[in-house]
Amino acid sequence: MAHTQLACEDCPVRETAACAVLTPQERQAMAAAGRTRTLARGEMLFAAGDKDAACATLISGALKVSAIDQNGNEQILALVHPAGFIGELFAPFAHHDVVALTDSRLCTFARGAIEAAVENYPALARALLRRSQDDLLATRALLELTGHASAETRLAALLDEFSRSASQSSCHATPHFDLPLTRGEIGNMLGLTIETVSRKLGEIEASGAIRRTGKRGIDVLDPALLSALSGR
Amino acid sequence: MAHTQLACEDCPVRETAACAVLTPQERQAMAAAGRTRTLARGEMLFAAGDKDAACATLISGALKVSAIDQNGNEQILALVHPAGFIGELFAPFAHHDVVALTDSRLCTFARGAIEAAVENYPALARALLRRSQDDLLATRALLELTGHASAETRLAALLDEFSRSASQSSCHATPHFDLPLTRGEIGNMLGLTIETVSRKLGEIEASGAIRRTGKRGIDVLDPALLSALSGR
DNA sequence: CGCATACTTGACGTCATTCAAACCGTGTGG
DNA sequence: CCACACGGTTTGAATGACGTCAAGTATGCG
Repeated sequence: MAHTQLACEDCPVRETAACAVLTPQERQAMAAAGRTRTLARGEMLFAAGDKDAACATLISGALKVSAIDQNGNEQILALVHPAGFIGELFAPFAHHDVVALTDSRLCTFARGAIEAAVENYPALARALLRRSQDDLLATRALLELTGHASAETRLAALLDEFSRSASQSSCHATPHFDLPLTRGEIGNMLGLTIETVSRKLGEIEASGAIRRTGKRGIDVLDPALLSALSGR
Repeated sequence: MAHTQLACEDCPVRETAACAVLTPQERQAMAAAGRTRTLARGEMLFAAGDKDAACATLISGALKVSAIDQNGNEQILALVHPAGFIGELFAPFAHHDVVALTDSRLCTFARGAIEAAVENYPALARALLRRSQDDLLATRALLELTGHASAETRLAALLDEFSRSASQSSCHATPHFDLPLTRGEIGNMLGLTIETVSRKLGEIEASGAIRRTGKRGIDVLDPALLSALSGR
């Protein structure tokens, strides 16, 4: 874990994160209140139940938001991508765990600092509202998926989503990406077991839609077929 | 469908809805821009795909937010209770259907009016942010439930939730309430079929936790047992 | 009264889970 | 360099929970 001063000028998400709506002087004030922090894969930002957990904007890497049920099973509720905002603003304590899926860099703020900023900078409140609504849509999309769809459909939809978000800049013929999740994490996210994930992944590969390279690598050979499998 | 002028003075949710944070003059301006509307059970407020769908605060009754998948199956994503806010602020078109579960009254605003108010009244933006975060937590709670739990657990959790929200004021020994949802709607919400809902409801009744009276009536005979079945 | 809608109940089939064992890549120590 | 252990993964066979199909039963409404 490392802490350093903020350097917004060369922040890769300065155009897309919530703080993009701030004026230069407002942003400077925020920068003075925040700190960058790095998390190694598996490291936790905060745990369910933590009081006044910090808030953060993700700069690079990926995080998961997860809950642990009474049997000790993890359920992944959301993934956080760069420029995403993490933190429960009005709750006195965190409802969920937030853990790094890959080595990550983020820009953290004390709860008080964020709350003051939301009061003082209306544009920030609006930006966070927008982001919160987007999170809500993403969570509902996941709910829709896990509600009725078959194991194969769920998995295909997740792969489809990953391939889109991975290849947003470059549009190769065969987009290649690495799964940021283990089989177990995929299962926890989609409501399936490790074994089912492994099996269905094999079946999707056999269908010709993808090819697996190594443990985490995925080549999308037939995007249209993958979309069809995902029910769209 | 009926439209009338707003009368905030005797609005039952004036203390709890988002507009409670407005100053009297701000509220008056909002009241001038809004209209009350009644929806009969089954009537739709707006449909997925509608452009610039109106926003609204629910005054009384109950709504469902639902999506229809490519096979025509409905999936209920959220319930809206009085004082709840409905509307997707930043999306150009609605992502989901919103339908009245019971006869309902609400207070509607054109998209432009809400967007202007969010710009002009920072307190409103913060109030909606808070509400959006609450919606997010509720949706994640449902996701958690449908992810791993058995049919019986899901159903017990839903009944438990209904019994809590129904008896918040009066604390009877045997709280009685009416299900606002049909069997099919319960199934669509929990990712189960009508038949499974019916069967498991019978089993929960046989366990002694509840008694069914008529089609929709529920008596909670043993709240502790019901909580235990719901996994908490 | 007759029809429609919602609910219940039973028999059967299917898909995902469970349990179990083998497999693979990687790092560690002899 | 090899042996070995370990975490993540794959594969197989058996079980079981929920879905599907099909009848049959209330309840309400014109």
